[in-house]
Amino acid sequence: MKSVNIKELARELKLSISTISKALHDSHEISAKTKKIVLDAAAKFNYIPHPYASSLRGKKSKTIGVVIPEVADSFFSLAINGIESVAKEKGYHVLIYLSHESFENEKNILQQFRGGRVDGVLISVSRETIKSDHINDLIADGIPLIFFDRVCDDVDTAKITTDDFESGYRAAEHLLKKQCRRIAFLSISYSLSISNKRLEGYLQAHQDYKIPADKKMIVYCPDDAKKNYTVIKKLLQQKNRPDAIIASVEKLTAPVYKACELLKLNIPKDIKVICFSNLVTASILNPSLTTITQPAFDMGKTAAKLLFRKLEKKNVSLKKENIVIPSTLIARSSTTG
Amino acid sequence: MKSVNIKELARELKLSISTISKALHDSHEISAKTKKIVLDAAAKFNYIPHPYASSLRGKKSKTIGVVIPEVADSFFSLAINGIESVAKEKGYHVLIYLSHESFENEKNILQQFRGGRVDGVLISVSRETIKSDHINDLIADGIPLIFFDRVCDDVDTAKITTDDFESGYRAAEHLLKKQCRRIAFLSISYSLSISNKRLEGYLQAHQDYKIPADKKMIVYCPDDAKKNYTVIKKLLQQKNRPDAIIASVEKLTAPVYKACELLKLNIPKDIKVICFSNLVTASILNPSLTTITQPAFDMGKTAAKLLFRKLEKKNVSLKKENIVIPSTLIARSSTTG
DNA sequence: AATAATAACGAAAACGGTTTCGTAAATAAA
DNA sequence: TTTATTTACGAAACCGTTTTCGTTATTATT
Repeated sequence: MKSVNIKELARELKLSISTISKALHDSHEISAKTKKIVLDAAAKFNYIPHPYASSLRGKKSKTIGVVIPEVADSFFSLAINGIESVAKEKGYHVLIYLSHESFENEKNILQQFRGGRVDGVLISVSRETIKSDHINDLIADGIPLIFFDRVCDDVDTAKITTDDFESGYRAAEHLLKKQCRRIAFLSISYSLSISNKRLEGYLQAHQDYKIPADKKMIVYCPDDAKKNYTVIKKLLQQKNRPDAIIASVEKLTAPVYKACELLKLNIPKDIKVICFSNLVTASILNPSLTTITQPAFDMGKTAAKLLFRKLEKKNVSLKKENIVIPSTLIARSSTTG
Repeated sequence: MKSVNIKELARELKLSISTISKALHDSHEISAKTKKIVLDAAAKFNYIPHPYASSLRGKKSKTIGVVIPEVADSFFSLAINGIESVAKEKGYHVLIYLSHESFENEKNILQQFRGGRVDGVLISVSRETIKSDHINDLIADGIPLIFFDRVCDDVDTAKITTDDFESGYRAAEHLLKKQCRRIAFLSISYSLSISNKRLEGYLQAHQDYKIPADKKMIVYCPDDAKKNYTVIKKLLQQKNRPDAIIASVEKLTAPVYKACELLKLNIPKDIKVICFSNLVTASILNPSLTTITQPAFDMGKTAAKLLFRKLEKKNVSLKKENIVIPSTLIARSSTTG
């Protein structure tokens, strides 16, 4: 049956609109008898309050915005799962936006948020994001915003990250201990927090193990599968080719494996491989893949929980919140032997 | 700078609210000079119309709802990409909801939509969905709804699917031609449209090739990774174990490979495997995986395009729309030899 | 019995826009 | 010149709620 609005419900019951509204909100101003009448009728006539009318009046949208670079990626889809689990519990709705790794897109999306469409924002910034004015503007408008995974260090708000430096360190250490001496590091950005921290860990490990790090081993991979394939092929064809690869994001796994296959490089005999990845198929790859696995679901969940704590209590401050959830290195065949 | 609302903008310019609104909508009632003044001031003071105020008045939310069983799945995340690409172009916003394969969840989500939160809905139903009253109720409320991939046959609205019957047929045929005689079919539901059509294709192929299909080869897999692993293990341990497996969804790939590994069954020598899957890692699995690859992005995009056509023109009917986009079988090592 | 307090409801304002309608001034038609 | 039309704007209604405030009828207090 067609659902009804409050005015029609009021007319039906010969009560005022305000009485209906109050009864439905269990106001003490309304008698128990009237409340029952209203509740029953609301169910019978399938009354569903118009969410935007309530939002307009109440200045709350019960909606959060989630901005991520892409969705076809295990990390982000698991993070969405974590976010959704909390949102559902709290009765919030989730608007999802993809920046497609473009700063311009990201800026436009955040600009939209300034109109009141969302009560709060969870964001993992694009690889192009260097400036953070668009983010600060939003925060200045009073919209709580929390970073997860990919953060802007210069923005003073809560950040949920994983231990990127340590992960980069552990990845390099793992390979150095296996006598790798020319470890390539595949980065996706010169500016991105996660890329840089993972790289710093990689460099620190080299320093601690007194192995010089060759700058030629640090290569940038664009946001294009084919180009990445070419870049990686070129890397592996040079005379002093690497004896190991650390891929800093999941997307690079396939091109690395493909390039090795093409060049008849055996993993792990000729070259060892570690990827930052949440792929469920990591363990059934050929060979099975050593990964740094991030706590994707937990990061999403934690970020969402913190956001809702802020939304529920005005006096919560996000300024100094900085939660780090560790990743784990799972050693498999791609670095064994 | 803090963004401003229309009232403040009007006060600032000493113009009426209606003049501002009309100027911003390029109404012919407003002179060019005034329009310029308003446009400039709107930019200067960073005026962003409150989306819910406009929605309330205009009876349009510029938002669509997308309901899927899960997001951590290549098919659905690619479909979201397709949907988002169109939504972005049309200036629409996308609310995403996960049913987690639960009918109860799905019902609650759709019930919420009846209040006016979204202008239209794209849905891929849960594996539990048998009844479709919740969907018909929503449509009866005037909310356009389009199915993609997983449909309810008895609901009279547009459906974007892939050629499930033919895909099931081709998968079975591919294996039958390789002399497989006991082909297991892993299903995730007795009621789901995609499962049944794929199964029917599988059965038809057996009939056409005059190979009897053993009912014991058709096994149900629940929505739980560990249980699936157990089910598959048991399947492979029975005395007349299958010599091939068709997994009807991506999620079953890992448990199949793991079970084979545990039981020392060589793929493809001892057992051949085909999965319905959009995994980018299919080609680098051990061994590389023969897949039925669905046009996930296109399906999402097509569904979204059709929905927007309906939203833009009232006289479009969704009743008889039935678009089928074919899948492709990509033969790889898991069925070779 | 007169007054104060309380209970239970309705009228109306408010949220921030869009749109209909009315109106004064400027221009066109007679 | 008088009337009709057009131009350019403002007032107010409206979208569907929530909430403040006022009002009556009832109950409690003195």
